[in-house]
Amino acid sequence: MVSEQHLDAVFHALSDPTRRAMLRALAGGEHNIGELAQPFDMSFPAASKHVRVLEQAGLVRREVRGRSHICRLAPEALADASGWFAFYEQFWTERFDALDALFRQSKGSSQ
Amino acid sequence: MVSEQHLDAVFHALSDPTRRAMLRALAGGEHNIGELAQPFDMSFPAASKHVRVLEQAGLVRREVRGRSHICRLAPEALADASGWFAFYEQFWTERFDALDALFRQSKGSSQ
DNA sequence: ACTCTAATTAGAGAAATATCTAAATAAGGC
DNA sequence: GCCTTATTTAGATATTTCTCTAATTAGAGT
Repeated sequence: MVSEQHLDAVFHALSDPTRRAMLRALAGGEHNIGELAQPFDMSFPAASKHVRVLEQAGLVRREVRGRSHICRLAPEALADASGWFAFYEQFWTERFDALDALFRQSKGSSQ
Repeated sequence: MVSEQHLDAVFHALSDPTRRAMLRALAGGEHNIGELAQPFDMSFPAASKHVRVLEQAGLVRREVRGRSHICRLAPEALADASGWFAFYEQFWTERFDALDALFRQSKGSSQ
């Protein structure tokens, strides 16, 4: 299920540059909250809340290991958001005209 | 140029279900503000402001024709947002393992 | 000019967001 | 037990967002 609410949360999470940078960091491997926070010129609690937003959107998973909270990229949520664009790809693909023809031909357009 | 600020605006615009529904309506062809607003149980000014958010994110273009403001999908901004995911596709593609091997091999990872 | 329609602007309020500092929790090491 | 490290929670504030109603602008038709 890719509920509207889930898309709300994922796109909202992605709308902040700090959070996108954190995802990029996690693409390189797991990090704890301190490591994720370190590059940013903001308080630790502020950064920690950004991580929570990512987690609640399903973009990041957290494993509590002792006193360290280790975060990993959760690509399914990213795939959901990416998948949302599939329907619109017809509008910027070179194959647009061909697809458009097929689209109109088949009449029953589903989304 | 796909500036961070532009991504902020686009993802924020996409984080609202009313706005996503408006884009879907525009995928079917041009509409004026009244037509875009009609399906939603909210005041006309509220809907009009959603259209403005889409416009300012570059997702929609407006042509003022007499007293009617005609909106069309502006797919470039959608393509920008969609393109942001390209880097992360390695994490949910079947080809992940193969790509991962290449990735580590080439050592100099960019982004 | 008057009136209808399409849309924006103004002004206001509620809710959510992003940030801070200070305090609390929790685990590890001595 | 005490200190240090990792993180959250609490409480406060400024900003932004979403929504409303009422008023305004602007164009079309008569």
